[in-house]
Amino acid sequence: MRADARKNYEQLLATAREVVTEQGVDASLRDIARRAGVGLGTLYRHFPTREVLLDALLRTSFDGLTERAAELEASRPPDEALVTFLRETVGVASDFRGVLAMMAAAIADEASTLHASCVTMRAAGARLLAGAQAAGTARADMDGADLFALVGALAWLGDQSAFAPRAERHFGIIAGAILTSRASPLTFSGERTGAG
Amino acid sequence: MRADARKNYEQLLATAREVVTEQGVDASLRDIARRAGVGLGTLYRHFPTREVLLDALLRTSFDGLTERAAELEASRPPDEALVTFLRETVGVASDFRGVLAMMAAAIADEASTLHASCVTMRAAGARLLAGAQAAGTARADMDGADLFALVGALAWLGDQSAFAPRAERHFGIIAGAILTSRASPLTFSGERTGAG
DNA sequence: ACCTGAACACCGTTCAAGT
DNA sequence: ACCTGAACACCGTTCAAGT
Repeated sequence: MRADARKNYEQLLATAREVVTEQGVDASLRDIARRAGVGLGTLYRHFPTREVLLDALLRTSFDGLTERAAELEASRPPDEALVTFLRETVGVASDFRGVLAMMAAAIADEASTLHASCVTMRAAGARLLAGAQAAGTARADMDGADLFALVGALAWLGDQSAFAPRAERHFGIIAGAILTSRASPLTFSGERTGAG
Repeated sequence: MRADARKNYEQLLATAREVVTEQGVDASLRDIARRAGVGLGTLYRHFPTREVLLDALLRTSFDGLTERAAELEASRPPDEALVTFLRETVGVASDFRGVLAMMAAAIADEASTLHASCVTMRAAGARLLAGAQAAGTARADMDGADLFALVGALAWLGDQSAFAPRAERHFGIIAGAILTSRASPLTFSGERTGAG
């Protein structure tokens, strides 16, 4: 890539991160190009679709989550690893309002640029879920796709300002529905009630 | 209202119901006016904001839900009444893609035209929830606002075509999180396992 | 009283013209 | 190779002009 092209690419990515953080995944591409100080055509040259741009923004975060899943699997009890991964995934999603709706569309569309990231995320979750299921601490009648959907639901709740103040409660309710234990997943740091 | 005005109003409402059912709450107002065969200004005269139009579309459904809540309360065990109400509320919401995001915004905004409908729906749910809580079959640490949020989450899941095929599963998972019984809320018709 | 559609300021997307 | 911005077909919203 030519030096000027690379500079534009990076400037666009940095600006897009700002704007999408502020306005969500439906942010105006014109606005991003404007604030990056490049022509609109330049944005389209580097990022031919909105998915490509989003994918560039998300890739680092999602690679990080996959590593994190491996760490958690090695270092924590299966149920705690699962819930912690779930919480951190929702946290990453909350950086870009509306991103899970885009990912939900991409996971059923192999042609989408975001497809790979979706599959990776789902696989990491599925692995931790299977671990907890093997240990008998997660419901047996769920799979990675269900987990993915529940991440979407939690991200949606966090996106609505009326619900965001209760995000932690709602996380507890839904995480609790995944685990077979009646222990609150909010109290994972220290005292733990026995699984039933 | 003048006869021609009334005719336009009703034509707009009927067309809006069609278009919003097809395209969701962000449907083009221009398209609605066009398909209704009236000028765009006429749409704005009768429905000065998108909320006013949505409210007109939803009012009947929500009035019906409130009556339904009273019926269920009188005729079913509290937990079953709650879950059935939940299911039917999600069903109504699923007629208009994205409507719960709009209602989530409206419930925190007393100036919104949709505010009253939101409060009504939340109150009906809260009443059924309180009944189930009094009977010991719903978690005590939830309120109407949580229920409202969970309806939103379920509606969002139903709006995503990738998740919609599992809507019934996800309903079961979340409804199960509300109830204190471990019985599946999917098997309410007939055999019921005892509440724990 | 009510209706209409042009006008304005935005979008996403494409592409001819420039360097 | 790469960049630019005009051009096109859309929006939501307002409002002067008509009946």
